[in-house]
Amino acid sequence: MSTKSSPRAPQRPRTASPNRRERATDLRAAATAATPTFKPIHTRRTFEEICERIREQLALGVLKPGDKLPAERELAQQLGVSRNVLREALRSLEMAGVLRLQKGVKGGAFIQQGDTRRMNEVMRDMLSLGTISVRELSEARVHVLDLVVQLACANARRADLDALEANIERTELATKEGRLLDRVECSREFYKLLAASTGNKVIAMIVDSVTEIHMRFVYAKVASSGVAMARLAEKRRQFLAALSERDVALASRLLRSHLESVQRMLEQDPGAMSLHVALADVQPGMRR
Amino acid sequence: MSTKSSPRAPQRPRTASPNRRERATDLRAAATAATPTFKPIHTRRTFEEICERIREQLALGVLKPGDKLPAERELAQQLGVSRNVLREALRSLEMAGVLRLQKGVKGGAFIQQGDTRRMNEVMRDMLSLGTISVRELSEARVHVLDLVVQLACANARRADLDALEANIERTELATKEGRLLDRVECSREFYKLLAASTGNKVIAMIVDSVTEIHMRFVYAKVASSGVAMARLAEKRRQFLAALSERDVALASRLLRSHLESVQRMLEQDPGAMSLHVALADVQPGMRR
DNA sequence: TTCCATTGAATGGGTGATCCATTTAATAAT
DNA sequence: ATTATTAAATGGATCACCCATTCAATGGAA
Repeated sequence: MSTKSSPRAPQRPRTASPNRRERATDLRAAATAATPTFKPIHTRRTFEEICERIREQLALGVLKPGDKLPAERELAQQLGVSRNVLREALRSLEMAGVLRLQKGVKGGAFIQQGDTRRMNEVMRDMLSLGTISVRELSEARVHVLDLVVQLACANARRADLDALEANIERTELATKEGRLLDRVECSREFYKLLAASTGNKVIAMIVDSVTEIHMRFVYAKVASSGVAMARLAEKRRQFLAALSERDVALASRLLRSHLESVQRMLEQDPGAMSLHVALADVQPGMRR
Repeated sequence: MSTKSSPRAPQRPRTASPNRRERATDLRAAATAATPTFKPIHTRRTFEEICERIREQLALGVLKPGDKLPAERELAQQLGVSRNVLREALRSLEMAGVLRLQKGVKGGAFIQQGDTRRMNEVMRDMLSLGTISVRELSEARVHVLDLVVQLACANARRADLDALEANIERTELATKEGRLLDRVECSREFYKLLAASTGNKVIAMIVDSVTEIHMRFVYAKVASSGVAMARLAEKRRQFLAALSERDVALASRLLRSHLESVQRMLEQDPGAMSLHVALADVQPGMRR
């Protein structure tokens, strides 16, 4: 990949022999050449260009989930970049949930079905960085869940209601056996099922992301203090009954009241409710 | 960084001299050593470990926006990894909006204030990958905007209303001068301002992300067919008046009716409304 | 003194060669 | 037929460079 002769790689014929630096930048040659007076504030870097090109192919429908990109060595050569910088791009896309990299012969970079959990990470980062506050997140959650109840009442199907019913049974069992943290896990799942019952994956994704963070706080609280929401399964059953009856007003009222009591639980002894404790590490079932 | 003596780097003393491979993996040594029977499905890779560690420092509050990480060469040495793999991690974090990499002496990796636009990219990818549909996105937008109206009526401050007023004036000007695409840009800004007036950045972030996608479709439609929503500024003024009066019912009704007419506009000649056209490339003001 | 050009070091951006570990298909041995 | 063995392809990681940009320090000119 250089004008200097490589000791091992066979000398590939080239129509022109641009130097290394020039080839590295010619991905963006046209763009920079078109701006004679003003140079861009922030020079476009190679890996950004690569990411964008792959995303472009995706948006264009040329690349679809399940497709495989050429092998790193080959794709790097096609793009005229080093393998290292190509890997930076692939890594970024992998973190974005767009690709999955798989080793071995018959391995490669495969376009994935979108990973909706990615939004969780966005929320987590925003919270870590102080861009959003816990208060804003809680408030948003209450409002969005209110919306979810409306949509769930309108759209929930039998299978959704059954799944919620099964979840409540697991919650009861965990309660009886005193597995408090498992019960938190059940709660997380409950909201996930509820969100799914709206039939709208965008809404569901949003709800899941705020719920995931919220549950970290609940988990941390329960783990540290051992408190437990009283009559949880019972309240859930009442709510599910209202949902089954498509009674938006009642379901909405029940959920809101429950959310408020949870909030009170979290806010007592506020010193213990550290952002850092809740976010610090991954908890069971909350991977990523 | 190797047991083989480097020709230039001074030989650093080591208590043990593990080979290169071992050092590369010892970040996760404890984890793998603790599972004698079952090996993990998906071996943890170095860059993932690095990303997680940095995020951990972030969640712990050890790293805050504005802080600078050690230089690549030094940090790589501290972590016992190669500079290349460290860069893969930094790249991923940069794409995630957590870091900003800056060249030159006094440059480095700086922790950023969170970039809320990141959620836009998530939405865009989900749409590209077919994980969510345009219908779901539109539906979610209607519902979420309904929520926004409620919150805006409750929380909008004078400055928010003034900003909306100024935006409407720009819209009028663009209309008079026939700058249709600029008017689309005004619309995008309008919803952004409206979302901000809720006073909740989580809600605002969500609204912005769905609006950004929606506006790509509007942009593509206007650019291709030259159609223009009639009496746009006028409708906006009516809405703003209702908002100023804190009249949730009226504001909500006005907005919903407007959204429906926009939807009708988009859906006429559905063949032209290609997902690919709308998502394919970056448009003015819609960077990222 | 003040101002501006020069220089040099630090830093991110990028390259190419090389090795390791994993996976899988082809092949050989049983 | 079944089971080891082998070989090739691929991602994972490293090393040693080089380039381009930035900025503080330096030093000479006004």
